[in-house]
Amino acid sequence: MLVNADTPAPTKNRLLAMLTEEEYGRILPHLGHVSLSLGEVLYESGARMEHIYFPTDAIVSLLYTMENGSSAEMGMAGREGLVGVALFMGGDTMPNRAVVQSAGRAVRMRAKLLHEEFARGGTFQRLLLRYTQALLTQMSQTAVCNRLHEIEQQLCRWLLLSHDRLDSDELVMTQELIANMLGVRREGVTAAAGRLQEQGLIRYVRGRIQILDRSGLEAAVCECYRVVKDEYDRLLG
Amino acid sequence: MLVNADTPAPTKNRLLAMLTEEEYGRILPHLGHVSLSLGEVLYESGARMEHIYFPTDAIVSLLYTMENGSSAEMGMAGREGLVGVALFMGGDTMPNRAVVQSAGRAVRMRAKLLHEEFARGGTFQRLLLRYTQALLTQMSQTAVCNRLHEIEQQLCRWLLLSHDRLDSDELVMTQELIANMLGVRREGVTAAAGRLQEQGLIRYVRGRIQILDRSGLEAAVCECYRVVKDEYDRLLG
DNA sequence: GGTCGTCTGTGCGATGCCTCACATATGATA
DNA sequence: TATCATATGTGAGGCATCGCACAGACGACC
Repeated sequence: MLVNADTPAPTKNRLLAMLTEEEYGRILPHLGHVSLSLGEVLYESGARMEHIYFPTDAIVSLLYTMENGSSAEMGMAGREGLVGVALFMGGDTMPNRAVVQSAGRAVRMRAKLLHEEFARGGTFQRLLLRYTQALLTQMSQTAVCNRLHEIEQQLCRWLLLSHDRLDSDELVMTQELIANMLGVRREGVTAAAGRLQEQGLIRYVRGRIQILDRSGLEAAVCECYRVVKDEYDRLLG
Repeated sequence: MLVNADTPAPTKNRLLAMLTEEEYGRILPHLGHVSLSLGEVLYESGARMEHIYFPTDAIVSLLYTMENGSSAEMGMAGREGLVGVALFMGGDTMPNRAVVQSAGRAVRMRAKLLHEEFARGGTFQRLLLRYTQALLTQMSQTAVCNRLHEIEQQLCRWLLLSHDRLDSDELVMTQELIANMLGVRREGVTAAAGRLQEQGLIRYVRGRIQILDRSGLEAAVCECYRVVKDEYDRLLG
């Protein structure tokens, strides 16, 4: 993690952008800019968290890793949200890891200051809680989707959720890593991605996936994507 | 739903029991006792909620029903928690249903009063947020479990989670309903339950399941049960 | 006690994903 | 340009679960 990255762009984090001027002004001096690289771990399962992270163009996955080493993603957070809900929800830790899924930047804030600001109970608290509710929906819908839908649909969901959190149409991500996120075999992703490519929806080469036809993906995805997207828009729009 | 059920037992809801005397005294006059019957729907997906429910011996499942009619449970709440987190998280509604999975009692509180009490920010707020974090873990672990584990293990998890929320060793629940909760076929539950019965862990006849060997079930379940249980204990113990 | 609805058991073929093994393609680096 | 690590493609066989169809079994109610 590169701290105080050289060009601290204007805050593109959507949550921070919704704060009142007064609140934003109060916390701004305490925000540290960091650069997050692919695969970097922000939190280990059960580890005490020092900072809450507000990504600006990075994407972070929340993953659970089983005792036998297999893993699955339960949610992701990007510029629309934050990483570290446990810090204001009161538990301080969570039984999962936060791993950078797409390299980029974030701003972060010390736990102590977060507590103080949260306790004031203004827009800041309100936004954080609404975001947490959105995350709750994302996780619960992931549960349903994992149970009832096929890899190809889930891959579409995952691509769309990631695309929503990026400015670019290109995702830097190997099929192996996507497989770890979805909790399936790499070959399963290869097959599903191959079918999507045949349909002209995406194109990929060695760790780079291009979204060619977004509306086509939206037509191929299961309803789970829409449910989550709508809930984010409703709660944080 | 039977309102003001005749024998309003002393509060066995664990969350309410953890309030300070002052707080409990303040909200007590506003708690309504209700009797919930099997299959009753407390909230429809997306519907505005009037009350928050604190079960005392009922169990309520949070279910998502797909457009095609299939369904899956994303979490359950009993005497250790509450139903209606959206009321204090700020979203007011959620895209899932709350269905009574085991008949029993609950106390409930009007949304307006809940907001007032939550805004005071004392133990009440703290407990509600910690509970929500526990629920978050339950849902995310359900996502992982749905992805990576087999029906038999998931049935064990479901039986143990239910048993934890009951005083009795008997669950009143047909295999058909369990299948809807787990999001699998009824035959799949029949097969898994048959194997558990062969091992002497449970016994069932026509909609009644007896837990015979709880520690045996705990040995057969996947790690997901323990993760969720430990997190509930840590956050609300 | 008989009838009927509901709950549970079982069999069969189809399917989606898995495990394992290996072939091929790409891009970075020497 | 040659080499090599890494990413992707493919195939064979197995297993869990699905969908469907129907048989048996229990218990409530006439």
